[in-house]
Amino acid sequence: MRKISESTVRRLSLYLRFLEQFAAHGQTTISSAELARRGGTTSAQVRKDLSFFGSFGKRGLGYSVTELAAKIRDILGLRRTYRVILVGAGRIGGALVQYPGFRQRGFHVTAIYDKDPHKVGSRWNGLVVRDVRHIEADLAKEPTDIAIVVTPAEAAQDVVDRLVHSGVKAILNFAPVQLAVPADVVVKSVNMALELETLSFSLSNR
Amino acid sequence: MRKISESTVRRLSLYLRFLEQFAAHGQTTISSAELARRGGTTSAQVRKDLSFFGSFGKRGLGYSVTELAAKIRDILGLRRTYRVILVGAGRIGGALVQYPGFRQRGFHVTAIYDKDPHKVGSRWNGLVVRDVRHIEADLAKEPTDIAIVVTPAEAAQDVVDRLVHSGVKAILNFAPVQLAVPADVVVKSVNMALELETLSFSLSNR
DNA sequence: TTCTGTGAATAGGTTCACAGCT
DNA sequence: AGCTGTGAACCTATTCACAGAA
Repeated sequence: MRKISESTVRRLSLYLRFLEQFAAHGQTTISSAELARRGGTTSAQVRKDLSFFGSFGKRGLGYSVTELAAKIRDILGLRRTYRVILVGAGRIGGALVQYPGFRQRGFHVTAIYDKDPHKVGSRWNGLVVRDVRHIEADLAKEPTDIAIVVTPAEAAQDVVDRLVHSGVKAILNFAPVQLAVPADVVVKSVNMALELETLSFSLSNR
Repeated sequence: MRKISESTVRRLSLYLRFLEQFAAHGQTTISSAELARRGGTTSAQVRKDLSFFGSFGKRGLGYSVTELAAKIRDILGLRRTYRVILVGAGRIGGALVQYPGFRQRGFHVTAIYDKDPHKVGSRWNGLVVRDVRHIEADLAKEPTDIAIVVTPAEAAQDVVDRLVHSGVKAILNFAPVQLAVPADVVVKSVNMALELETLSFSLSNR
């Protein structure tokens, strides 16, 4: 497949949310202009984003809400569910396990790991926190698609090495470090402090 | 000032982190190549990013770690501290208040608000949760720089309207909605489910 | 010699504008 | 007539490559 830009993928995720809302309101068809308005972009952008994957609309009419939603789910790989494990049973980890947005979209947290013996064994949202030492053995039995890393910065690279070694191919990283992984593993890093810094930059440059 | 791209700002934040680490290790000078290696980019990119703001290095030598760090703090507006309020005393809110990365960088959470009477009055990390109704009056007395919105999707736009009306100029939004704000207010949205979807996209397109 | 700073070249992403279905 | 799909034009960001300072 032709290389798709990250921004296109992010916009597709947004469009999908809007389509779901339109569907919930019983709307059956939608124009690129309307999707654009909701997403803060242009109709040409919407059409271009979709055009990378095919042509899903009807000229003069627009798009079928449910068909386009199904198509985007397809594109984003959301036709299946994903097993997700969480490494790090801290505050952020706790918030993420409970986050309803994950399960709604088919991301199932199936295990939580921590290094701290005080946390190991406790129940978190129905899951027993396991010792990180079990990662390799557990994943050998039950492979996982995605790992969310919520450890302190110092521990993250080590954890990631073990995850990669156990066959994990996608990592969502909340630790404030740049992670090194092989080319076939994809990492997305989210850094809260960095987001605030883009705001402070905007505030001080006006 | 010439328009600076978001990606440049994000990279500057990263460079700053690395510089702080280098400083902590007692390293006094650093080359653009070394910064690039750490940040997963190229030395030309590092130099170009910096060049928008001035020339801070010495040819043949590199950059003074502490001087460059100071300069980037300056650029990002981190020479001062920021008052931050949090709206929504839920799981994610709780995680954020405790997040050490914020305070370390001068972002001080000074108040937490919630609509739920059961949460109002409870203590969160030393702060008493206040009723959202007090936002206007509180901000009139003590203006705030940044607001973090962690409400459910339905409540977010309403909260944001009140924040904007109370003079807040920067918003970090965790609610899964597109927010409408006047042109002089800057919004950064973070959406966890969307991040996972970029991963599922990568997983299903290889 | 080493490494920065920066114009020039290239690549990538967005917008324009219009032909072509419905 | 209305709205999509898409090459072409445009604009922005990244990379190249080299002159120039230490």
